Amino acid sequence: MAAIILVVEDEPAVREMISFVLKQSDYDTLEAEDAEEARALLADKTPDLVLMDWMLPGMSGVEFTRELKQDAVTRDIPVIMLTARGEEDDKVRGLECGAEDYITKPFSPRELTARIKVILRRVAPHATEEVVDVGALQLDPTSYRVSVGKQEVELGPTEFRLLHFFMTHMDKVYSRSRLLDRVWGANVFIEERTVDVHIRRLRKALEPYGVDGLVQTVRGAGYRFSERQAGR
Amino acid sequence: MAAIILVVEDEPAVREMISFVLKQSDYDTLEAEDAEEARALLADKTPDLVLMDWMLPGMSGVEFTRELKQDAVTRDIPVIMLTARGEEDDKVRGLECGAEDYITKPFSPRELTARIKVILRRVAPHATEEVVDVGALQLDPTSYRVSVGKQEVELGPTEFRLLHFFMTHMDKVYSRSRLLDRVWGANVFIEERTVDVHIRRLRKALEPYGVDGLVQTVRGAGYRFSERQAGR
DNA sequence: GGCGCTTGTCATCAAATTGTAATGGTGGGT
DNA sequence: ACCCACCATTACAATTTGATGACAAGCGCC
Repeated sequence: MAAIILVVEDEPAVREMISFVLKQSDYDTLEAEDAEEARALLADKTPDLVLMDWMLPGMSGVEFTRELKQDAVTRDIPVIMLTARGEEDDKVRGLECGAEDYITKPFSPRELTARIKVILRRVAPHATEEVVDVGALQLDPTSYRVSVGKQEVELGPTEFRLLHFFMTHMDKVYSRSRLLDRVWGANVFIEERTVDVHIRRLRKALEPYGVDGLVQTVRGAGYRFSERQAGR
Repeated sequence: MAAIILVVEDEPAVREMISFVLKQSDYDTLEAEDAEEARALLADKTPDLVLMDWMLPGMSGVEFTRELKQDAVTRDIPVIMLTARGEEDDKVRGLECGAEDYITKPFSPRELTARIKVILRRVAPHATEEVVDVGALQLDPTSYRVSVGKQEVELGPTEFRLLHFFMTHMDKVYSRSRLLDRVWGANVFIEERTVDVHIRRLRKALEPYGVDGLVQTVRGAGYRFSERQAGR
């Protein structure tokens, strides 16, 4: 459940270096050396973030970023541009073409991971590896554990993902179809009613610990995860 | 006590990047941004190897290397020069001044660690590593031994590395592919299911000593090494 | 070359998970 | 009170996923 990051960079040594740093920081990586290869990867994988070199053979990073931002499927994937030092103009143009952030080479691992973390937390909080607390409930993506106090809660993979999503998106109602998109993944063809079943399973697993009230039904709209007692 | 490597490089980002890679590869690092700072460090620390940037503010890397090679105390510390690409002349002069090897920037983590490993093996046959304890389990990397209390555990090389990795990365789930990366080495082409088999072998070896419960399966995610009982 | 050990791959079995359909409940508007 | 849309719950079969044992190729050592 680690975040997946696509690295688009033509110089193999640099690409490997970046990929190495990311892997050590618990991200999964995809690598591409140019826009074409990146497009091929994007055809069936959806990374949580793209690191895009400014200079690429063939289509430049800027052009490619613009392209990504025009496609509905890839529009929401944040892009960080990598560029040579001291080109302030680049910065402006980089952000203009829709990139979320901008890092000058050479950069330290700390800088890289820090910026990535900030952006992921903003855009895809459930893809980060941080422990999430909600009242007595605690979920640790890293060790794949859910607990209430000292008690460990048993959850299946889907219920785990569902709970993780809820805990990182509190107090907001999600329709079944939205949940399918966000938790199961985009373009899956699954019955909406199936969500009910997993909600049920999640509640059942939480019940013995008295925290099943957090999963709330909003009639006609969907489900919500909240500490506030469902009022009427 | 892993091997200590001194990184002399003026660009902070590059220095941190190198240092990061080395630390992840189980080396300890010292950092200096110029010859002067390096000299200060060398006054009371003795690294097992020096990574020296060619270009340094003040005294150049070449000069400084020559200096090191003239001092009886530092003469035997191997030096690897770091230099910009495509300066073939540099290579000659680099090696002339007494450097053991030479890497052109940018370089991949693989290239860096591979060269370091070669040189360290030549010069300092065994950089010692620390004994790891987990409960009654004890693993000694130097003597290649694993024991539970007084009892010695029989392990194959791969199971040994796997266990070593687990013991130094407790309470965290690793997917098969990540384990392949971290234990077998990056970019190996091995079936993911093979991990299962080695997990099995590791468990089998640990079983007679009652510590096989430490190796835990996390369905849909991977494996985890933990003292906390896995609910099941 | 023969032997023993390690290692990667497979085939197979057992078990957990998951999507769907069927059925029963609930709330709230009239 | 009644109806209807909507949700909860259960049961179940298909699918996935992990465990395990067997096997053959590779390797170092006599």
